[in-house]
Amino acid sequence: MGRSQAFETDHVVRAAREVFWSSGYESASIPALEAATGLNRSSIYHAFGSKRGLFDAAVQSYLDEVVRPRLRPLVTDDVAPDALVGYLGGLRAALGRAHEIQGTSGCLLVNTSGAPIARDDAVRRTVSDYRAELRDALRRGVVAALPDADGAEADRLADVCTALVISAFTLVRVDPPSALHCLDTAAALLDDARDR
Amino acid sequence: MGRSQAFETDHVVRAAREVFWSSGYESASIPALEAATGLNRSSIYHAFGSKRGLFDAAVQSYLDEVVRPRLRPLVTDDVAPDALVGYLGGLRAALGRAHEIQGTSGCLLVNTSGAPIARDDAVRRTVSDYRAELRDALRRGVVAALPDADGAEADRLADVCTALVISAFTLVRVDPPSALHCLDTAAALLDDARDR
DNA sequence: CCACTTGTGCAACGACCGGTTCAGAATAGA
DNA sequence: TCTATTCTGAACCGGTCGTTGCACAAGTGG
Repeated sequence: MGRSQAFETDHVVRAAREVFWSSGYESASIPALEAATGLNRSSIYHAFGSKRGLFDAAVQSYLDEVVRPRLRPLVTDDVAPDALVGYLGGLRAALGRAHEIQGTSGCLLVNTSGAPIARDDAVRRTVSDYRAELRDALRRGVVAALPDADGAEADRLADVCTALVISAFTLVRVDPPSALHCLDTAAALLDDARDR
Repeated sequence: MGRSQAFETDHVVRAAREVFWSSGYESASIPALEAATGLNRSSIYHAFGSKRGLFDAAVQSYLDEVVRPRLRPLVTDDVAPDALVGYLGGLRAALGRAHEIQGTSGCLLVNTSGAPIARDDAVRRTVSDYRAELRDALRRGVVAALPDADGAEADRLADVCTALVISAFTLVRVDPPSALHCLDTAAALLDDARDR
């Protein structure tokens, strides 16, 4: 019983996500979150407890709706040989688009890692887990692309690809061409390794 | 004639640099800058014109006193073969220390690149130039370490090392072991390339 | 139909910040 | 001494944070 919620929680969280993504946690003002979500101040607090609660929900939504869908082809039971190249290409297109549509560019979590909120242990763990998840997925892609590679070589390639992807996220806001070049480098490395 | 400045500009800028480094531009409050520099609000405005002016001075100081000294061995006339390895080792030690001494960890400019102030064109250019300077220096180190490598190979290694270094800066705040692993990977890549 | 539960809107709170400006005190050299 | 420069303390306006209180609207189960 009782009145039912008038808003779609998912929509609200998505809208808040955009704000956090483009402004960062600290600079995301409550009025901005109100405007983006269409919710009133007190409804936000009622539903999420605090600004931080809304942020946590936004991060989860980012992982579930942005990060993981993109990684899915890399974590299925049998990964296609060209899955990693596909991932890099998709990311390239996304970063290229983000250049035009300014605002939500780069990666919410990479942006967060340099912000003051990254001092919070829970946030640190979230970002660190995200990196691990990314690296594991990329490693699976490497193994699928290079079935003859040994474990150490796959590890190394996965590490390098992860760094290139993270760098691309870091750079896309200040120097988009360099960011894209990072992704191209990753693809080229894969090619080289296949040839050899 | 007239009263003379009672503070050492360099000291003040260094103190402000620490604040911006650990809090980011947006979250560095004027009171915090006052406390760190020992200057009065109005003295800051008198000397630097604005919060932004102080930030710009802090960034210059960061480049001149933190970044470039570390890169110097890589940009001399004849670079030692082990200069790049030395750079990576030095950085490793610095990032390890930064883990204990929390606050100024990572890289001021990498942290800045994900913050709202990175929307400013001048800031974007500064960060982008910094990346280029870093890459050029690393490339010189690669060439010195691998005199037999051709240009394309040096380019590729320089790109990858740059990404690994930037990733290390990004990660050190949230996951120091992974950050150090990035630097180790760069050193290992260099070793591999030498053997081959 | 009505009581009860829950969501919503509006307003306000105290404390802080940004970014700046101003008048006035202090200090140096001519 | 006087003049130029600097330093200091205080104040300004408009804004934000993060939260809470309260009255009202709107559904739900009995």
